[in-house]
Amino acid sequence: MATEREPVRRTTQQRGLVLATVKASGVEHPSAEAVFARVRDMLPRISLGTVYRNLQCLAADGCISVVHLDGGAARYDPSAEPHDHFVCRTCGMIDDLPAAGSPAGRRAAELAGHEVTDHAVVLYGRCRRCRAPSEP
Amino acid sequence: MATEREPVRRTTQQRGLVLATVKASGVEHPSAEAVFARVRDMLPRISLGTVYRNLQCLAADGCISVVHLDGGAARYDPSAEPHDHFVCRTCGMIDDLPAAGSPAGRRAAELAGHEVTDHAVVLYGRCRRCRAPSEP
DNA sequence: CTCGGTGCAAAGGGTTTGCATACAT
DNA sequence: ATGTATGCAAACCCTTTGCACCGAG
Repeated sequence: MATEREPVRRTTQQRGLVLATVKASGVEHPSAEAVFARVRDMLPRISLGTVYRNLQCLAADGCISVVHLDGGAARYDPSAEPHDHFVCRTCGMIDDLPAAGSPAGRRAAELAGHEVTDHAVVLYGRCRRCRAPSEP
Repeated sequence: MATEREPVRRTTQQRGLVLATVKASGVEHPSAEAVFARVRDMLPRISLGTVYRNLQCLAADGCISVVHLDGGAARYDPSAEPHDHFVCRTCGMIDDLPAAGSPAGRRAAELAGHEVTDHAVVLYGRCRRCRAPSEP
């Protein structure tokens, strides 16, 4: 069978701004809506659908990464490197963790005969700031 | 302030069947829809909303656990013990892993001053069965 | 008798998609 | 000229919620 050629990417103003916005977001991990709001300040006619489409293809191209936390909205991360996250149960803050990898879990899966290609690790708890105010 | 009393749980046929269905599901990790379909065979008038409500309170009561994978539907797990999961990128099969815990990630978070109360680890790859057919 | 649970249906949040048009190549 | 990307709006999936009735305690 002929190899399916995937569509050639065009560099549009919209895609550039979406990428730049995520890249500039630091540790904030904005949702699609947040990216939309920010991009719209510079390009008032952009649509939410376009933001979603661009976030999706930027992630597929390995320019950014997507973080899914529980059931909520997806969050976008400027770093494409696999790494872990810490989520504060109190304020929702998402911190990046240096790739911890969970070698133990990976090994267990490999012993079961599975091939582990990647992983997502999310730790939950209370962040430093939320810990300070009260309670021991 | 007066301590808020939470509602007394009543044992209904619906809740019993939802619990029994999840408990009987083994390693399958059914979605709410799947539980609904199965329970409806025994109780044709049950509604999907009731299934969701019961899954939610059973999880809150620590009788079962919920697994969120990427953006899709939540999956329900008969085991309330914290443990990890392996998800096959090919067939979607979800395997339970003996709690691997990811001590490295946890330590990194704690070094940053966060208090880790729990975590979710999902490994992705191809399961043993999907690995067999072709490709090296 | 109480008040938590149910069925139903409608609404909700997040994301995707069909279509005609715009524009990068 | 070609066909990808866009804007718009409708559709989609999963889940929650309002309401009147039912039934466990």
